[in-house]
Amino acid sequence: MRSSPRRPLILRRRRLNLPNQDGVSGTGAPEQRQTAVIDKVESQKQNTNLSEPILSESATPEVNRPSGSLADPSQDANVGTATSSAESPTLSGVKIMGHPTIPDTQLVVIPPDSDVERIIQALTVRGRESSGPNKFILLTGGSSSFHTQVEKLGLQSKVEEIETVQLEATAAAPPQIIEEEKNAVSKEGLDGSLTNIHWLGKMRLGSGDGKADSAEEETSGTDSLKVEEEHKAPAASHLWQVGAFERPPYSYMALIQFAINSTTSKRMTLKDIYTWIEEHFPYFRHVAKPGWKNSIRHNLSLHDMFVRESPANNKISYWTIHPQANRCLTLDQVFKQRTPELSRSAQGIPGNAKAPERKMKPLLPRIDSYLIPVQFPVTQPLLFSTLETFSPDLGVSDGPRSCKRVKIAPKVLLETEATSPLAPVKSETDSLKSQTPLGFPRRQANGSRRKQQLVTPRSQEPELVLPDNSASDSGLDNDFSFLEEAPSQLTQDEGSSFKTPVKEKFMKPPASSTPSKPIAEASCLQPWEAESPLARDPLTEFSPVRVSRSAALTPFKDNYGTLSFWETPFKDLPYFGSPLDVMSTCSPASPQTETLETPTGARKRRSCSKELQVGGSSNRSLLEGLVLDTKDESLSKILLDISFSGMEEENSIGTDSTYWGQLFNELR
Amino acid sequence: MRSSPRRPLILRRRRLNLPNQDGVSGTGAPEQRQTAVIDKVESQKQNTNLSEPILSESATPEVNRPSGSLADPSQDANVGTATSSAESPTLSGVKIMGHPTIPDTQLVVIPPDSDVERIIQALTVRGRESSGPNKFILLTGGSSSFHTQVEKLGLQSKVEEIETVQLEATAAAPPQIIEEEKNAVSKEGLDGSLTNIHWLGKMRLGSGDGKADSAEEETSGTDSLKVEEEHKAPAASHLWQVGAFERPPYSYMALIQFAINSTTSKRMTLKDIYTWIEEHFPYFRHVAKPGWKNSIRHNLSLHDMFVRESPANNKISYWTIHPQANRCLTLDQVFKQRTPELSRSAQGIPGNAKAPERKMKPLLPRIDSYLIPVQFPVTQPLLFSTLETFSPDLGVSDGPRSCKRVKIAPKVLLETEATSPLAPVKSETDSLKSQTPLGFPRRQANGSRRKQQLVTPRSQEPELVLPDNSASDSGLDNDFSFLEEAPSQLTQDEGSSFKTPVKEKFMKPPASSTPSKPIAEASCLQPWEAESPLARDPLTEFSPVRVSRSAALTPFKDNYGTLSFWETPFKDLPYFGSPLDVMSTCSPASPQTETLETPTGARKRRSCSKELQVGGSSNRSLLEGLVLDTKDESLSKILLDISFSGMEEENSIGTDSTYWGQLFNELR
DNA sequence: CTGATGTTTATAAACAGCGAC
DNA sequence: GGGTCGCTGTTTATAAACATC
Ligand SMILES: [Mg+2]
Ligand SMILES: [Mg+2]
Repeated sequence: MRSSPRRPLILRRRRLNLPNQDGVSGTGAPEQRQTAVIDKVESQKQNTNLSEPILSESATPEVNRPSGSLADPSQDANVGTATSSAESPTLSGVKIMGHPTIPDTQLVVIPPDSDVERIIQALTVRGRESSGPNKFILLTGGSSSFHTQVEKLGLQSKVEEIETVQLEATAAAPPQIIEEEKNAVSKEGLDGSLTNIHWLGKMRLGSGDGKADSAEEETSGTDSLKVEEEHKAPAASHLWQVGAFERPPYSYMALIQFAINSTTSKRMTLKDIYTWIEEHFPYFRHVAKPGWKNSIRHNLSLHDMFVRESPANNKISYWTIHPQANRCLTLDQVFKQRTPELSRSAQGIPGNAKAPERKMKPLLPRIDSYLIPVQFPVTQPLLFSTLETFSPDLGVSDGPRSCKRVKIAPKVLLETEATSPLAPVKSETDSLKSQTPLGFPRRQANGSRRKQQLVTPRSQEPELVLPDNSASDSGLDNDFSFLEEAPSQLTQDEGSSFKTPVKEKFMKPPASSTPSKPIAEASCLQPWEAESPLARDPLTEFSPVRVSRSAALTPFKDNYGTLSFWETPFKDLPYFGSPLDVMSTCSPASPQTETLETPTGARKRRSCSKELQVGGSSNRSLLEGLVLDTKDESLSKILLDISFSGMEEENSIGTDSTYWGQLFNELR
Repeated sequence: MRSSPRRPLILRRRRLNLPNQDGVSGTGAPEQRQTAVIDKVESQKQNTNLSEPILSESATPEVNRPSGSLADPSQDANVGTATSSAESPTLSGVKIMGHPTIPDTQLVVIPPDSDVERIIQALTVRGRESSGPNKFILLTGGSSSFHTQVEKLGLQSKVEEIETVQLEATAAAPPQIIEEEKNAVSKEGLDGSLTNIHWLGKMRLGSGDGKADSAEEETSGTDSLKVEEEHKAPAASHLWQVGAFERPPYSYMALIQFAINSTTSKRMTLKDIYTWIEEHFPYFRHVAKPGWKNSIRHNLSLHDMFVRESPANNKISYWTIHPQANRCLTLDQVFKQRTPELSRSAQGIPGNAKAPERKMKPLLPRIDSYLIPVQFPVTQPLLFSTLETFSPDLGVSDGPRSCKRVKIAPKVLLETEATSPLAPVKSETDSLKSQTPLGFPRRQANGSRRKQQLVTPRSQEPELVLPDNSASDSGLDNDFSFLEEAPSQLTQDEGSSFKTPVKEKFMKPPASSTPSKPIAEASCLQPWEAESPLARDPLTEFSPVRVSRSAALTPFKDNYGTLSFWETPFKDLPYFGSPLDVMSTCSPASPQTETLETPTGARKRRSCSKELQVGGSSNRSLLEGLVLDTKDESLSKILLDISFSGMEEENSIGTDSTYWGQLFNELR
């Protein structure tokens, strides 16, 4: 089962389902299980030295407001109800305020030491009993104790036991047992936390050393194995840590960014990329098939964010990250040193406390569709220009450049019948978007799949649809569809003992159009497959998905909150490399135009992308949080994009703003 | 051997080597083998109604000229030597003129009925004996007889025999024999023609019917096989033709374009794409694994040229081709009806003349690096803006937009020591590009790999490097490196009988970083693999590469010239879908700006891309041709981009221009 | 709850160019 | 000096995981 491609499965995107739906349908097991996925405040701190508000507070608030098309009166009331500490005793100390733009949604700031599980319960009850807000965005300050506490909450009930089983029995525990565990518990709602459990602590579970040695000797053959280990230890402090031979939970794209961004020149040759990755992730040196280098090259070529350049007179060529796409992913951002409280949180683990364990925060997937704007009405428009606001130093004119107004967050269509409140102006076709005459308006949101914004048909509107400023979008509105209700789709599949009853995919030619793994029927083991013992660890063989479906091992033990950096392939800015570019060239304009795409102009100094700098600017912060939707009883992890410009002046904003300003400062 | 991914191998990109190097080194076998790859005049005829020259002839000729930095005096003489019918008897009727910009290069227009092989020989001799031009671009008018003749030339000498062997013995001929054939002949230079031999005539070679039947019955199992065949025959005129069950030589990307462009609305749902492809290529319905639909979806998502859109109130979503990337690939453009002269050209084939045989022109790969500009000094600049010149109707300002000067043709560094003659102005770093102090200036061209333009380091030049008009490039100059000499790297590998001596890749873990097929050692045959007999045809199993290396079956029999349309994934224009776009939005500019990226603005009417329209415009033509390089004795297939604006006025241009104008008109 | 649709990532592979032997 | 081989780079194919509807 190792021969097939195996995605790193960085972090699952699927929304988490609320476990305690007892109050609604009385499914028994009251209050039993709470899927509390903890999230980590992001709030990048780069370029914090520039502290002035880039945008004045004179921005038009109307742009940010949903133009009052709400049918729900509680929505508008939301905005003013802030700082109302919840009346529920469990909600004491919790700050709640309405989301400035999203209807039926409240922002819930949780104190660092509160009981997140109970808070979720209380919010769920509250959301059900009232016709008002039914979505709650949970977030907290930067204190990590909160996050670990939340994690513990999710783990304490049952998963911790499974974890113990895993820890002590390693491969001895048959998958059936684990499957029972999962089915007995909640068989859902946890797998969001289970994503990256395998990464780490595998070596320490007793199956480590012997296998590691054999892997070393066989995979790399006879060459330079032990020699390499010694003479190269630049950042090799974690080389001998536990879990170092596990496959890292990062994609090749992320690994390449780690490598390139580790240099000061922000460029690296292919060979150096190989070496860097091998040094920092011994998995690739010792257990991965040699094809991993092919994958590295493939990623370099495929993603436009990686740009090859050659210094002047050629010869060597360096790989760089396109500056507009560089999120400055670095390894130290995802390496998590085990702080005292963190190790305290991992108390269920009989861990040998030997040395700094190799903790890595799994990366969120590219979060463009998870990014939820929290835009206070005094600041810049909801949709801001990265270039203008945060990189005026580029010296690019970029005036009428790719000035497409793009949504920060994916589309949301509230189940309330009201016309989409987030499509304010200029939507002549949208405004009369009376639902399709079929059936009920239940959830006709167009797909919130991530990449494509789903262009409107535009064959009807003959004139400019995206005038870049007036209409926030042209029928494509903010997409929060992932916040909507989702029927819990992972029911118990207790019929089959070993794996989910995936039809019969054994002897028939594969019927589904997307192929699925045959669950590894010892299929024609290749030589290199037989010789990487780590890879053949039965615990490792499970893909997280399959684990979450059948065997619920790997609880949430070492999920120290996930670090969220964008990793984008950077495929949209006009740049070299396209056959189209080869054909199309701009007219002889003045030599001074020097648009953004000019490599020299765009990266006078290699730095991280503007969005990252945004995170460090004074009026904006990115932090992860949870969205609790009491309608569908789902709990989703999101990334919040909080912008706020009223802090410095302390003016014009109400108590909410003041409070949020404090929180904002706290988060930074 | 079927389980591994198998690329369609549309057409090989590698340059063809000149076979008759007898004159140089006297390798025996004089004049024995001529790899004459025929090329087909393209000259798209869309929008031919607009006949006025869009650009006036007032363009500055200096821009197009290499600024006279040539060290070779024969180069400048080239420009004036046109219409000089060659003195050689074999070159009678051949028009020869110097390339207007490329040094040491002559354009050779061959009459329709000339002997291409002899012309190549004569040109080779001429190129060797003189210090003058050593590169010859061969092209001809639109008459297809010429092309087929050239094809025949390539086949007549020896490949035709091999073809005969293949035809009569089918799979009986052991590969050794064919290998000997190839080795005895020229063991190189042919494989360029062999690329798509497998596609077609497989059924008619005697191994057809039985296998086809079994394939039908087994792959599709019991379902609806014969039923489907009858009730759906919309464009099914070629359904029962020979070769209809072979895998088409087109990539998924091309197939999707065929499908979408077949509709008048230029959009199609996924299911319709499936259906269209299945109907027009029964291979997918009957022999392909069901995973092919997964691949279709993958391609739709991966390539930015495919854009999903939903009409107004959602529900169904259509897939469209981004108008700027749509080359209007259609199936009828690649379907080749067997014309009388064409069938005459295929005389060597004992073909049953039954019905219209399923002839398909293999597509050239994306030809951005094959595009050779032939720019006459009176017309528009060498590098033109697609948007400006050919789509003023877009109404886009695009003034300082992505005005990066992009090379049309890849870089060429002539082996003459002179400073690169194609980097005329404004190259402060280039002008003193004294060769790297190592050794000789032999071929220090930076890699002409296709996609990336290899950004200059720009850390040294602090100021605008690509001023968009003055310097044609900044260190990256036109890349004709594929025209340079290439050591014939396919020598005889007669050591091993069956396959090239690829080290020992059998039991060791794969050593190379790019994996290679183990030549199909009956590896764990999957059920669906065993049941597609067509796919298991030994002739089909050979990838062209392996064929060209070891067994030289599949000669040039039915290569009716290749159709060259661009197929580009369209990855560079700013557009929806990127995480970057999600974050970055332009400032509140005027609603009128409506940049090019606006979907509605860009595609008021769905049509083909501008480049295609260019082909139909009066002053420009695309046609395939050959490049004969007598230095390295290579013969490469290229795509010429001939622009010419002096025709209507008949002014200012010398006899060359007049002649070329005639030719140009002839080509259109 | 399943299947169709869509998005990403992984992996294999073919192949081109080039430089080192 | 030519041939071979390995490294680098580009594309395409295929499998797969997973999300949404
Ligand atoms: Mg790239
Ligand atoms: Mg697409």
